Amino acid sequence: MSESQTVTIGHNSNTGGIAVDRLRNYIGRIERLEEEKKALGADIKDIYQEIKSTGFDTKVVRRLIQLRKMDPADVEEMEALLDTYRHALGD
Amino acid sequence: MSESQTVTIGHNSNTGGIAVDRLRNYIGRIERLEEEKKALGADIKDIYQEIKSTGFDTKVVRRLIQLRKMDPADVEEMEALLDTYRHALGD
Amino acid sequence: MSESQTVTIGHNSNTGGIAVDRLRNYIGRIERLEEEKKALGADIKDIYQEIKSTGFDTKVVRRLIQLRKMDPADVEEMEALLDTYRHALGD
Amino acid sequence: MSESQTVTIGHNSNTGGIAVDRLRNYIGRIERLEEEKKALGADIKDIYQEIKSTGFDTKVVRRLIQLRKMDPADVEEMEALLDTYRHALGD
DNA sequence: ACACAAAGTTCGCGTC
DNA sequence: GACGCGAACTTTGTGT
Repeated sequence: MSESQTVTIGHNSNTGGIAVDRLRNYIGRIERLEEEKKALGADIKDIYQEIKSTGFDTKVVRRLIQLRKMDPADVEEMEALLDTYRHALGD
Repeated sequence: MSESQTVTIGHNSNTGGIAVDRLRNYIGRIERLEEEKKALGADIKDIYQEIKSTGFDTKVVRRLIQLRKMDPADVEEMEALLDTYRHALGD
Repeated sequence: MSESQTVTIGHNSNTGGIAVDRLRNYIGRIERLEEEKKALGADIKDIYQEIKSTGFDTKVVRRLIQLRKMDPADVEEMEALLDTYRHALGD
Repeated sequence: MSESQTVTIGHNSNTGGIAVDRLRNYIGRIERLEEEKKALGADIKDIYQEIKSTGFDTKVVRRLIQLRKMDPADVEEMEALLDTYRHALGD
């Protein structure tokens, strides 16, 4: 109420010419989303711990997941190029 | 089937001595969580766009949110120290 | 010098249609630059350790340095805006 | 030594109980080192641009350089593991 | 294991 | 409209 009223006055509301309610709304939403995001990050981390304790190499698993996100053709090409360069350099 | 059988053999399953099902399970969970995380990131980005189009300075809003995450006492102390240093340096 | 010589020798100058010498040159330069960069990073870190042991708050010093990089007018504006938003929100 | 002396000497040596000169010294050194570091970063970026314009794939070159930093045995092991996992998963 | 620092990747912006 | 530039976010590595 009070918000939408004041908004119509200018394009902003009250305190110091700031659309406070709107800002507060934005911030609240962002903070909530960030919390959820953080929680997901923690979950992922937990799974990696579990992976590690199962004896898998987490670094390799991370790369594996990365590769799965990419177009297989691109992966193929990248790896071929890498081999080419390495052999060319003698590495 | 074949997987759970082989699992019981050692602590790993079949292909090349790898607990494939377990790995597959981990990866699936991670990929799903990462997707959700990504979606939240997109939501947050959208809100910042809205914030910007409302005339707020997103950079400042980001800092504001950062500060709100911190203990007010710590914020106070940090800012006081910063002022002290700045004045001492003549900045 | 030594590199351009190897081009004429020939066993590695053009493996699989790749300008190997050129690539080798690029890589060598990059690796060297990265080493120098890393060394500078270590130096900086050392100074921060010293700062810490002198009793300064390194986090605050970092922010101070950040602020010094910015245009003073922008800093001023940012801080003014931040205050405005904070007061508006009651923070 | 010299520092605690300067505290008593001068006009800016000890503002508000702060070892200003010392702080100023630290900051100056850090800022200078950071500039050099930044310059190196720019140099590296230039080389990558050159690499790109020569027709090499910069992403692959970056990875190549990364691999060269690692112990060859570790690289070997990582790649072997990656293959194992991929085949196990059918990827 | 946590926090800090570095690197890589992505996105928005100004330019041409 | 694309391209390069710069900043921001994310992720990876490291030292405590």
